[in-house]
Amino acid sequence: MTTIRDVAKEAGLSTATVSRALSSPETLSKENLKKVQFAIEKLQYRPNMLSQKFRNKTAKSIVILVPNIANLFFTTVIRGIETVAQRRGFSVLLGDTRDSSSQEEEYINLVETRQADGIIQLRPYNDFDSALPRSQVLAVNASGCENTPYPSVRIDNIGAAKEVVKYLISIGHSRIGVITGLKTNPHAIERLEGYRKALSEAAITYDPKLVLEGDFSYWAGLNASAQFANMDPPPTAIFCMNDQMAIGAMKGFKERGMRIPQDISITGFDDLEVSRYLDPPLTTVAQPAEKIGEKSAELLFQLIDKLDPSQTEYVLPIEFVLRGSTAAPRK
Amino acid sequence: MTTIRDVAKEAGLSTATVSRALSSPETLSKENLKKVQFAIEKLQYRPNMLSQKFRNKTAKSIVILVPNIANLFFTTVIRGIETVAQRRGFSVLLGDTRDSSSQEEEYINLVETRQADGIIQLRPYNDFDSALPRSQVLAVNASGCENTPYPSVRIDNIGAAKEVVKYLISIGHSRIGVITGLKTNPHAIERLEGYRKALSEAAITYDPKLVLEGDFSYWAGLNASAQFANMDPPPTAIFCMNDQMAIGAMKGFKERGMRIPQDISITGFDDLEVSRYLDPPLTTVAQPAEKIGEKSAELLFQLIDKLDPSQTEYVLPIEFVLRGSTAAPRK
DNA sequence: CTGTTAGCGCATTCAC
DNA sequence: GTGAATGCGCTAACAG
Repeated sequence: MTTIRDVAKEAGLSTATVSRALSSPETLSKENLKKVQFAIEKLQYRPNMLSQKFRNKTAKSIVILVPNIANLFFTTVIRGIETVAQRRGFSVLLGDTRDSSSQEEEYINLVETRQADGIIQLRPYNDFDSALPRSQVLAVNASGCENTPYPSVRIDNIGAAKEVVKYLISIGHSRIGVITGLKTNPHAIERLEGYRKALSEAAITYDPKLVLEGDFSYWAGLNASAQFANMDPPPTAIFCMNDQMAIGAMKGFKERGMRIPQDISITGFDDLEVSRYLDPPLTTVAQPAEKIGEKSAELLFQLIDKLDPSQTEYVLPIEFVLRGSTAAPRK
Repeated sequence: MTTIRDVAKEAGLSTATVSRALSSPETLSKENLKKVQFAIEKLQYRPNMLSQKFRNKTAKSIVILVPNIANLFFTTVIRGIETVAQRRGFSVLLGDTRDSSSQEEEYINLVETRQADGIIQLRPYNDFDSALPRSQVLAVNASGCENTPYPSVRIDNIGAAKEVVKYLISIGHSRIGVITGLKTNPHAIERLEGYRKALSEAAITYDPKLVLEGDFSYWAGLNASAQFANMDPPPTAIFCMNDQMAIGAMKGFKERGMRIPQDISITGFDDLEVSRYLDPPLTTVAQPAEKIGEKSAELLFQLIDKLDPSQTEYVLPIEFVLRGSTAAPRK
């Protein structure tokens, strides 16, 4: 392995000079800089970054904690993070936790043992959480909820849900079903709050029978659709708390011979790439996934740079995407 | 920062003993091991892995080179890789190249500067390729094609395509359209070869007019479907070289009032998660994505361990998934 | 079984 | 502008 010492010898200079040639070439005489460059070229020298990181006490890398890498929303956030990290010369370590807290622990460990300089967590914080925040671990939460006790970037889940439901009300719906996430899921809780607020502002009574618990999976949507279809009368619109469940629900209603949107309107949440390809295309809420990633990375780098961020909570705007899965109810 | 020296002092032992307590505790006397553990606990000591890596000359991490992280096939492969890496105590560095060769170069650089011990490349090798193989860079190719000049894990693209087309022929189709990838794409080339072989074995003449060039995108499928629909007579079945294009084609045919599979059969390739949810569900080829990931990671670790692998090319079995998008042609 | 010693490759003092 | 010397935190001889 060729080291900085070999280069120094080849160039007839000291290792200090070679080191400087790499980190601050402007402090060298033109003459010696040339010599160093020549020697590096000749010996095909590549600095040992492991040594550099050790010496500089920085891993130049960050960890992304993601519950499930096989999820297009998350990968889009990751893209945003990576763009910013790369610009900063940082590597991105992937931490697919598969919703396991022990796995999460393992990855947080990377920061505690200095293999990474900070962490971005892609799941909502909840009150029983012991993973983060943690002293000595620089962390940012991305796409979480309100009241996250460490720096965060997210959308306004309550407002977004409210907007969707208000739209359904505005085109004439009043019996509006909901398929939620797990009752304890912070996103589900916030989106349900938005639903209730929209109803309340329109003076529509909240009917708990119209609220079915799901788990953000396709099957939950399918299953809930069967229950809704059997109600008498069935709701005229369904607000699904993510696109995945909306897809399942659409499938379920269609199997029962109900037409979308003529017989029942469906809305989702996330705007997955496939959602525009469904039959009919899905009305949904688009989260600025890539922007969330970029912003959270920028925030993390402020922490890493010890630049005490002026703002530690960013709420990014969503976009209501009107497509063919919603229409006025039949009279 | 608390170091191994602090622990040694606290325990009244040498740093070497502390080091051994961490790496090979069985060589210590019970007594001293206890002392060390106590001191570690008391001081909340965490070893500096940056130092350890430097000293041991190993980054304990591998890079995944992926053309597009927002692609479910790739993320599934990545899951497989991560499972194995984690078992080995390695971290996974994400290299989303966005199909840019200069980006790819950057990530390969991580190995050359010893920030990573090896690399897994998730795209087919082609003959003009300068990225890999490269001396001193341990690399494995995953989900590529035949004749990759370095260790690889893949499926039999020719055989898989042939199987699909043979099936279509077996249920009575003979005018079978194809939507390919870009002409220069190695996967597209191999799958087309499979298509031709199937025709040839059934003594059906190859008609180049039935082969439309796509680029693996939804739009390519949509566009090709328009051209097929205008042919006189149109083909009775379409072999799409990936699911994404099949989804686009289905949409296009349906918009023109053609029913699937009554008027036209459609097949895909990949078996994306959504493919089973389409209307009708898509007949396709399932690649063992997670297995491809696991196998390629295992192969890379053999290289890293200098265990000269007995086998450097693995061809994994695919699964033909028969769903509702195919049927016999109308008489 | 344990301690002493040396050094991994690099960046940073501090003289000159 | 440059070089000599030092040490980051850890592990691996080697000797005892």
